[in-house]
Amino acid sequence: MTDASLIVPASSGPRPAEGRDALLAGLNPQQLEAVTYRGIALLIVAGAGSGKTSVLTRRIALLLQQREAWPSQILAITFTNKAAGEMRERVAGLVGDTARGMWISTFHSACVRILRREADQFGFTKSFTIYDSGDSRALLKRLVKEHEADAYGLTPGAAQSRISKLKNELLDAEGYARQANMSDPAERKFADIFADYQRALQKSNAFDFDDLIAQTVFLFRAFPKVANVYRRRFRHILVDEYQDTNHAQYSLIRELTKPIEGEAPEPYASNGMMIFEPEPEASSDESTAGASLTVVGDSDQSIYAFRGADIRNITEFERDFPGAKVVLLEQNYRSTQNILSAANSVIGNNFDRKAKNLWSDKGPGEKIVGFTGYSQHDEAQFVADEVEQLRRAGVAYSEMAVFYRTNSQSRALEEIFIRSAVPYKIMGGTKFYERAEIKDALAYLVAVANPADDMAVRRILNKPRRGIGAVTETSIGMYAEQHGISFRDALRHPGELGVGPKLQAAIARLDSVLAEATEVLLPASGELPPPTSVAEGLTVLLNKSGYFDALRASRDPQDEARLENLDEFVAVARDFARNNPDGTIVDFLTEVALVSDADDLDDESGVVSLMTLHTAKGLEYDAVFVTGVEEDLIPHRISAGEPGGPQEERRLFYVGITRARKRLHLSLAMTRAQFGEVSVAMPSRFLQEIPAELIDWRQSPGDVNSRGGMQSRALNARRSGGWGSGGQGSSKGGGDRFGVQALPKREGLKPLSTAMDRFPNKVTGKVRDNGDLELATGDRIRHDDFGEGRIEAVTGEGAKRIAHVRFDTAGQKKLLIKIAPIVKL
DNA sequence: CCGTCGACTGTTTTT
DNA sequence: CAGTCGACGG
Repeated sequence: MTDASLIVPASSGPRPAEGRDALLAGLNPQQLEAVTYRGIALLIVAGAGSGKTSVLTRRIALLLQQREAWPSQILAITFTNKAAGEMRERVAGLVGDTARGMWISTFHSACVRILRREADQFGFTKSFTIYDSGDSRALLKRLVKEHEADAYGLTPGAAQSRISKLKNELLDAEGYARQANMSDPAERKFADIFADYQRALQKSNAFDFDDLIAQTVFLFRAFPKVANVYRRRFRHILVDEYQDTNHAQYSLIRELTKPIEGEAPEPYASNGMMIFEPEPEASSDESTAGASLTVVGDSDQSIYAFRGADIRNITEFERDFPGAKVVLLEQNYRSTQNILSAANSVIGNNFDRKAKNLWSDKGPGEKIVGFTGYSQHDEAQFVADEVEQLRRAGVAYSEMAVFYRTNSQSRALEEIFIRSAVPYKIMGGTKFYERAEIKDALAYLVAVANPADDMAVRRILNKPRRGIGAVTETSIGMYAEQHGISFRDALRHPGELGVGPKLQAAIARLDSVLAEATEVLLPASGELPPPTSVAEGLTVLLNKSGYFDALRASRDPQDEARLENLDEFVAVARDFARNNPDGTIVDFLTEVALVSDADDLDDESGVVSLMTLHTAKGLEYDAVFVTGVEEDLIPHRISAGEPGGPQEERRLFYVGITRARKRLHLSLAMTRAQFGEVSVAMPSRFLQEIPAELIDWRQSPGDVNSRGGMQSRALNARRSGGWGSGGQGSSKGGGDRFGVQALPKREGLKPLSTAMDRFPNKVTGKVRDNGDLELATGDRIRHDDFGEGRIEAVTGEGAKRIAHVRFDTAGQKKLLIKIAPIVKL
């Protein structure tokens, strides 16, 4: 938050020499070199689990501790805010308070800081809004409609992704128009929309996600003086996860590491804000050289090409930065050899990679466990059972994680976990800040903080319902345009809009609520409001606008949840005040705009983590379950056609495998229901890339289909119901791998795999309710799927009472009494 | 202007 | 299958 220009390395700290030894203790030779090498550019190729975070933090700590750099001269870029927080903590742990004043943040946060400082230089104000992808889509939707571009097959989504790609390549609207084929009407439409989109952003004093990076680069290029201020300030730049940087991010780093030409330092540049401070031993030749750059990455873990990450940034690093030093970290300190061997042989199938061989001295460890379920529910039950077994063997829930390729796969897992009373937490999924009510609340705040933001004002115009519809919205917009004022300001003149008296009153009321909140959040007196004002202002807005009342009056059961979410949001604002004593509403909005899923996974001890493979990057667990290891899922169907797609999918799988410390489970299902239809799934090609002797199949794909038995009734019905006789499911010559003939009773099948197709497909909806069925130790029950069993214990309270049951054939299970399909015998 | 109904349409990963 | 979108009638 602050420049910390007054913070001086603690003089009472350890003596440099002994501190140095402590910092370097326990490093292997390569790590040692990565920490101590000094030069203009350093690439640390860090295989999975090779201790790169440790290397990076020690490198920073050493710079500080040896007085080679002041905290404020260090810029460290991480992939997520969480990683940034962790790194800051670890550096602080090594060198104490000295760590304050460093910039450790994501690309996006760092750019926001720069842009806010420099906003006035190029037509924005410090309180600009950050549009998330939902906001951009909404804006584009309006523009596409205005341009009637859907006739050219241009959807808002398509336009959005094209614009995003262009921005990641640093092409702006004019640049695009210049090189586009303007004789193609569709192209021209798109170019117009792009230009309008950009104009609308500017008018609203807003940046979208991609702008944050691209505009910073443009700023540096257009104003070398501004760039020089930051070049002079940041003498040591470190970038984590370099393999996932895109072209814009790469260019930003290039800009920042350029040498400073001519021109004396201007300590008070940039609107009088002190941007850098005198160097400890200011030597003038040093101050003109480019900053030293350290990047850490692993091209085998590049999984964001779809979002513009350019793997060449890392593969061509040595060419980009001549004289760069490369250090390879190949010893893995995380996983057992079996897990590593599997990972190595999988990733070895990617052809254009630099060979690298991770090794471990932890010994072979457990074999990888494989399981093939009949359905996704069957698979989920396997995961839940296995989790319980590990728990009983002493593995903490928080040390277990379940990964999947797509978010939608979490449903089946979630459902089974609830039934089995396995505590879990889903990282990601529908994000808190994407919920409509939260976005509404945010729009209210934005309308106050950045009144130029038309989108925000339009959003809240009729929320809650106050009778202001499309027609009135247009009138207001027209009035604003005619008078050259913002949409927000147009609300101040309800009488002149040519709308009825009822509407005038409604508009006036909204205007006065906004005005009142403005007085709380940004007092006209100009005095700095207390940080608690954010929560206060929010409460004012939600109460006086009638938003809360409308939700309370509603009889839609979902609205109760919305109220709770808003309460939580107010609590977030209060927390913010506590954690950021100098925080303003703009700071609050920034923080909210830039938090991601991966950020709030504060290792809530005691629960199993569920997440996508992408979210899993950078994390590690004792036990890992990679689920849905099927063709069309991983590798995902959509990636098949894209160049480099399958290879990226392989890397994704590799990332999943290498998260595991001690135990790895790979599972799949033979049938999977998607969009209400059951389809046949094939084992992923990646499974065959793992040496067979490393996997202990509890139930292999072969077991499942060669027995011919047990296929889902739904599937069967579908087949006989004229699905076409086409060659589905027989690609490997096995003809009827799913047995067309007579179907089998379920005797002889393992209890686990019985009748999973009878599980409801919905998490919500038809939840069984046993009311307050009383069960006591010793009671016998019958479960729809597991058969008969004996209650061994009952724990928990009320709706969360859990029965611990030993089934006669299915073994030990925990069941949530309220919803388990059980009857007392 | 609001609410409902029916049709439609996506369905990969995210700062 | 779900969630969104557009059309329509009150």
